[in-house]
Amino acid sequence: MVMGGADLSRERPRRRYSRRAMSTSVHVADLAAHVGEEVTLHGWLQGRRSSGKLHFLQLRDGTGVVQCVVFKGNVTPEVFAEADHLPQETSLAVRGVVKRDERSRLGHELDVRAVEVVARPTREYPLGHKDHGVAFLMEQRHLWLRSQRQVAILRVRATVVRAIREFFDGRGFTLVDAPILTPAACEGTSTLFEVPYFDLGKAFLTQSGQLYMEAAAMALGKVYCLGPTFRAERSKTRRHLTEFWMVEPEVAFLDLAGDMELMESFVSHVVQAALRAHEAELRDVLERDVEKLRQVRPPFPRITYDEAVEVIRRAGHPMTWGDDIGGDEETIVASAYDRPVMVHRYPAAMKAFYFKRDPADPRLALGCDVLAPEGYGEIIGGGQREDDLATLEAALAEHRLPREAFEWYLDLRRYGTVPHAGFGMGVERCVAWICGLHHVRETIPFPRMTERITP
RNA sequence: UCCCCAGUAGCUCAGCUGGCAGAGCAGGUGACUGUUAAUCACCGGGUCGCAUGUUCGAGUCAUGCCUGGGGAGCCA
Repeated sequence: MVMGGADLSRERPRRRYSRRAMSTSVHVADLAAHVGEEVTLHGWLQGRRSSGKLHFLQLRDGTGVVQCVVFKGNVTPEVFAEADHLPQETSLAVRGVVKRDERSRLGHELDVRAVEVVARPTREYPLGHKDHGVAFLMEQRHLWLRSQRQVAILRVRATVVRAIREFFDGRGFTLVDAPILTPAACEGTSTLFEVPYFDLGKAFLTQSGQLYMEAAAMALGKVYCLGPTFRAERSKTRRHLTEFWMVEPEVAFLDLAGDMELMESFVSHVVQAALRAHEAELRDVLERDVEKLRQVRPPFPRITYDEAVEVIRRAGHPMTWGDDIGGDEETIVASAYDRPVMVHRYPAAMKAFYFKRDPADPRLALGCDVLAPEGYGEIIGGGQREDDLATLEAALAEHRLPREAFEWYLDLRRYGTVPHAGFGMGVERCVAWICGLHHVRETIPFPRMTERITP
């Protein structure tokens, strides 16, 4: 793709430093193929240093950063003088000869012949090259995205989403989009965002597409959805957002064991795809220990909830059967392994109404969570669904859920019910883990949190 | 909803037992032909989050409020 700046500048009246018509427009990432040639780069001035007869311009174009060397003898006096006073984030077209240079981190740099200013900043750029606090960076999120680190994260995120689609599309799954406006909660109404909905009263922003995927699985067999999800919980932790993306596959005629195999091959596919595409960025920009990611291959360890409780107790952490595995407990369990651990068969009382009970022990639900290593916690939750009509009706009543809202869902058990299972994975938690980030807010371009909705 | 912490220059922070508002970076001017967060010299830059109170005197102490950060619960 030719960048917009190139086309724009072509339409402009000729400026003082007009480009030579023969100079090729290229991207920083492709410079190695143009050594010795005269080319034009379009980008933004990330930084500048001067040393008498030399100015060093760091130019970022979205594909990389290259140092452009402006030598006094190679350009007009006007260009040389202006190059010393260009503010950070000036948008530029720079023409010059690509030269190999050992002193450059890229291995080559641009020997500048002409500099054309596309636009000068009208104010001083707020983000310097020194440290900034989190609050300030979040306020400047629209500009923070330009940093090398944020660019790397967004690229990994894009690859993760592509890998998710590749995985399911390549296995006969059909993409089915779940609605975002829904009439009721999956598990009660306390955690949902409300929106007014014409004469029908209130609607809610979806908390999960799962129930709809169950309906779609009865039509198409293997389905998945991938879209935004909303939780109105006042969660203030590094693992929570109020708006996040979730992928939710659902498969007819699948039991818990099959579901767990699907989770395992899915997670390793996504991690390996991200590693293959971004190993250098993960290691050099994000300082991720890529060897830990390389280990993320099947088989993942499988332990029951009962065994997890034992592991936690042996680690000296008091816990009674029936308690949820919280953040600290997750870390204890996950740190016992070098790859994600699958914890299955939780007490039914702490799980949602739609989980199928374990026929071997009715106290247990046929659910499974995948805990990422290195303290990243739960990235997947899922399991086998209750397929028996009477049992599901009883579960609805136990959870005090409004029966009418779930009549359509009960229909799925009235007309040709089958064993089925699925799961949901949080895209941001997965990306945070792969990138080795402290907080999920960096994994989404414009995070939505309880105390922040701008920019 | 609960617990903890912070708010001082554009940014990151220091400011002791209450006594003239500070530094680094960024910005401006200049020097330097290889800088990598360049260096060096000089210059400009303040509603100390807001309000009330205590005091001869408050950035500093007290109370309330606001804004943000970290964590818990809940979850992905």
